[in-house]
Amino acid sequence: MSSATAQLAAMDVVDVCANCKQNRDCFLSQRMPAETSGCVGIVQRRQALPPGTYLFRRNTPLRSIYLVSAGSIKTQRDTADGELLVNGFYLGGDLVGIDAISDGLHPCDAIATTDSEVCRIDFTRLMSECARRPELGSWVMAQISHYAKRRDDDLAWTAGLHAHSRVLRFFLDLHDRLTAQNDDLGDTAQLPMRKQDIARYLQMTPETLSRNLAALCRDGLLELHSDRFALPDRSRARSVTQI
Amino acid sequence: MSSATAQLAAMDVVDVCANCKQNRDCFLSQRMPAETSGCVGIVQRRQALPPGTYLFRRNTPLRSIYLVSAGSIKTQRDTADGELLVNGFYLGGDLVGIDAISDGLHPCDAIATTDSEVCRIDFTRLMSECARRPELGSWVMAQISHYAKRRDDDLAWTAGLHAHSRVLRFFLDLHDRLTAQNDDLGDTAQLPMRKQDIARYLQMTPETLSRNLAALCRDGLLELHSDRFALPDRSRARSVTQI
DNA sequence: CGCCTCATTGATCGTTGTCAAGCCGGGTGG
DNA sequence: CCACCCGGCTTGACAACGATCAATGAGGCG
Repeated sequence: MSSATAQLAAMDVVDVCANCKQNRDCFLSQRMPAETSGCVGIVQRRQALPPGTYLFRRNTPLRSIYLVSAGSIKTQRDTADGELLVNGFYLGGDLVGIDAISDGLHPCDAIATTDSEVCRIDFTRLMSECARRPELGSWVMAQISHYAKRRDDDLAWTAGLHAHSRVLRFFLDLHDRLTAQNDDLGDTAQLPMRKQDIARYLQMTPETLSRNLAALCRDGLLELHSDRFALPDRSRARSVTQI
Repeated sequence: MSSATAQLAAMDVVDVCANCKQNRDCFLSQRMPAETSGCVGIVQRRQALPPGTYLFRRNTPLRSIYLVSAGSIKTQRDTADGELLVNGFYLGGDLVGIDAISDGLHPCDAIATTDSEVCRIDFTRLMSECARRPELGSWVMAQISHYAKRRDDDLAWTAGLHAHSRVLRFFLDLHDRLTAQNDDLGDTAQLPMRKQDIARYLQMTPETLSRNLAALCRDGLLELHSDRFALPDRSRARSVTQI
């Protein structure tokens, strides 16, 4: 690579990150500030993904993890009875693929549910970077632990709640996460995934989801128009979900 | 500490580990082989815990993680509707407390469900040791990721299965884990926790668990006498749980 | 326009939760 | 030693939530 090309690459990185919605809270720009040129090889920034694009597939070796910068990624796997189960939705700022670290194989597919953008991080080089910089290593540890904790929390509030509350809770959580990444969100937000995926995430049939959505709209706790939604009465919604 | 006392401590560690059932696969003796004397301060080995003993409580700061060397530890928290939920059972070789790493607070109680034994690992010192030794750091990372993966797997096979299959699957899994840590297990094994805890783990009422246990015994898939159990027909059991 | 997938709505059935009563074993105190 | 109690466990009757089956509507795309 000529020095002119290297220079160009470094410029690209700066440019690409400057336009990124995440750049204020982005761990890449925070944790690797001075070494932008050195990170060109580790991080491939802001790949555009049309909906339906596979980021990786089940049972393939872990080569990269991904930081979502826009849109939404779902991870899915099979249940014991052969149905699809959506493991989680990853929004801006979330790290996709860390569930593969323990055995080096991705346990699930990762698929964009809407027009999305990710930064790809070479895992091997990230690990060697962690070996050199302990604070980066503990940051990755905290990320993985955070992922585990999120799974635990999901399971705890899913348990025992009826479908009605689970659905409402999903929308409250989604709204919180969307506003966290994009503070100038209006009163309505766009649903970045299909209802089928939500049903598979909440572990209920599409029929049950549909019925409960209708009920929530009737009760004035939720508004749904095509692919946009709003939560007119957040406080009442939270009391219903018992938080 | 006088050199005589240090010598004694080192002797104690060796002695205590030599008698441990885990010592062949123990990560402490494997990963910290040459530095036994240096590890005396980090690891407090083989504390005995009578049933009901709290290892730590919810919302307390993370000071130590624990490696189970005998018995069984349950972790529990509250569901959204205020009921108890058993998060998991930790048997010999399992690491308890890693779900607290992300925010430094234990999200759940950890309680011995039977006579147990743990090695206590000072978390701060473990982290600084990880900073010095990257391969230890990546080992801890893999442990956390493994924990996350196990949670994912739990959720995936819990999803969609009826109580009947979930119960059977629990006993298959339990038997596998018990034999893994103690290869000379007879044809029956001891249940290291109460049925109430199993019900709270499998997210069903004690009544449902009891009914399904009775059904499994009637079908010849499970044998239960007081606190011992056996799986007479593993292959049929596996086919029923669709593995 | 026809095809296809997703989404909705209705009718019915089954598993599980709920409420209630009774059983068993261990521990305590008279 | 026995009576008593208490928590854990079991069993039964019933109701309810959600799954299943089925039909229809809505939107995207060739």
